[in-house]
Amino acid sequence: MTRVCLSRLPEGEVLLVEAGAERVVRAADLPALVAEREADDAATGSPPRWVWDDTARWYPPLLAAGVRVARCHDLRLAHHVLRRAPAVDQRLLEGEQSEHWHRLGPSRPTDPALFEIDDTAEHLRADVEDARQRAAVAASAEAGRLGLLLGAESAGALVAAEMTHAGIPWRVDVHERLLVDLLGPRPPRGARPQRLEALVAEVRRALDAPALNPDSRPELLAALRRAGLDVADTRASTLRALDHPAVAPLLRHKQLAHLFSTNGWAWLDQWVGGGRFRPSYQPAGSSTGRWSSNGGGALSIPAQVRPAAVADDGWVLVVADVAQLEPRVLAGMSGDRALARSARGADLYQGMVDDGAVASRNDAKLGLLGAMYGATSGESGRMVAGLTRRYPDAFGLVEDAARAGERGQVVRTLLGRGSPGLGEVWEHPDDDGPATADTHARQARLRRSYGRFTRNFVVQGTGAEWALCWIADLRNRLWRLGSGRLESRPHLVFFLHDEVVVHAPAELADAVAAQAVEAAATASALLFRGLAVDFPLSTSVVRSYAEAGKGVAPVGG
DNA sequence: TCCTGTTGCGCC
DNA sequence: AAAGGGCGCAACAGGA
Repeated sequence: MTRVCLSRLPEGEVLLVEAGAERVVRAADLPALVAEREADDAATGSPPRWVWDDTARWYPPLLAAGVRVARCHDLRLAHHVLRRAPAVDQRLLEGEQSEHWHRLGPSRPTDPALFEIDDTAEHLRADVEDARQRAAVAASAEAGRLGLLLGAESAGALVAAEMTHAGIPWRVDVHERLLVDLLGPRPPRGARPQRLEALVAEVRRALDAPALNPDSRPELLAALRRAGLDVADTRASTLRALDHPAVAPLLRHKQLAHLFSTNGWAWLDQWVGGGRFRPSYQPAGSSTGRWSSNGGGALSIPAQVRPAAVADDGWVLVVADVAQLEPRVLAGMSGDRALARSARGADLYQGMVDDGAVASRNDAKLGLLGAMYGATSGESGRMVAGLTRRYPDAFGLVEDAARAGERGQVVRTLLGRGSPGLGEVWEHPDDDGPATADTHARQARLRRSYGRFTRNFVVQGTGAEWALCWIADLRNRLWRLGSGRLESRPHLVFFLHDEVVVHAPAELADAVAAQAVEAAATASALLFRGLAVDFPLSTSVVRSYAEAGKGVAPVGG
């Protein structure tokens, strides 16, 4: 397959390297050039792979010009994966400019114009780094899996840029009505909304504390104690256990104050424009490979505001999520046939009950989550012991990962992503002073804690890989369902760990849902070739995101 | 006054 | 009933 390496040159020029041939074009001419190649080569079924330092820097201008690319290779993401991959000979990543690649961080979603013009990191040679990376992968004993991981990672970066570009359809009027209903009219800057002010008054009365500011934890704690309530903190869960007239207004105030500050009018002003909510995603932003988000709070779109996510007229939202993604991934990666059998069907936990492994669905859930998170005590810890005999391969895999972590070793996902090391703390437990019982105890705690992390890393990380393969394949399937530019075809507008939202013309809703299911099967086959594991999707076709899931309609207007 | 750490809540 | 993994965000607290 053709690879075209793109590098930024000074003075707004771009260097293209293809099969060793160099060519310089103006950056402004790039969209047309890319569009032409994509169109020409689509006919032959093999569009080029665009190789660039950072998808978040190259792709948005192309999208803005109406150009979509089929595939890319994100050198920055790939470099970071390879740097930590246990199967890679690190010497192969060293060479000209490699120090810069080591240091390359995610591009901030700030104004790109702020980048210094002649910073070396601005003008790295993509073709040079690409050659190193390909050599490193080729020389690895896990070349196939690493290649798949890098491809999926890069496709994910394309999805992230496209989702920010398209945005989640967001009705400001619906959101504002919701805010006014719950909080009262928008207050002047720095002031509390009416409804919050009323609740504060109610709390003050109930606690007989006329000057209390409930937003101050120390003040609130003191007031609660003066009222004879013996509490250690001011958490909602703590307050809920109390029997006192101040509790109800206090909890209501907490809830509404949170809504006001995180998804209130200020949030709308900052993040919603032109009828779209455009959060910024950071692929592989967490060490397990899961995405993070650094603007808009895309990892947490509270149920309370989901009624405002409404499809355009004549369009729908197709919401698809995987039930029990991580237990299924564990079954696949461990090759545990018993767990894979329990995973047949829509409810893995129920499958475990039906197979006679546990007495109740809740026991199944407790046991599996306990195994994946490292619960040691309580009901969950006890369930783990029994299930280990029933599912030795699956439970053995996470157990091995935990042991490795406790020894200070790194672990890897199915496709070869390595965990970050325990690092400094492990090497240098304390100051140079003598080891005391205290430092030993701290060391032991640290070891167990890192073991819980590595235990979870292998499953969460492989789950992220499955999800990447899923959305990468779905992205292409959606593209083929429509015609014209990205926004006029069914397209992804949201992705979070095990869930996607597709904005689609209403008449294509069923086709989109079917493609989501097909893509899930493709992802499973890619990752768990040997052992087919079911990844059933629950899909719903809705006008508003709030209607998705359990079929519960939003309350109110 | 700025900056960092903690708290508490939201999501998976 | 509680505990175990990963995140982001806003506000407060407290030190510099």
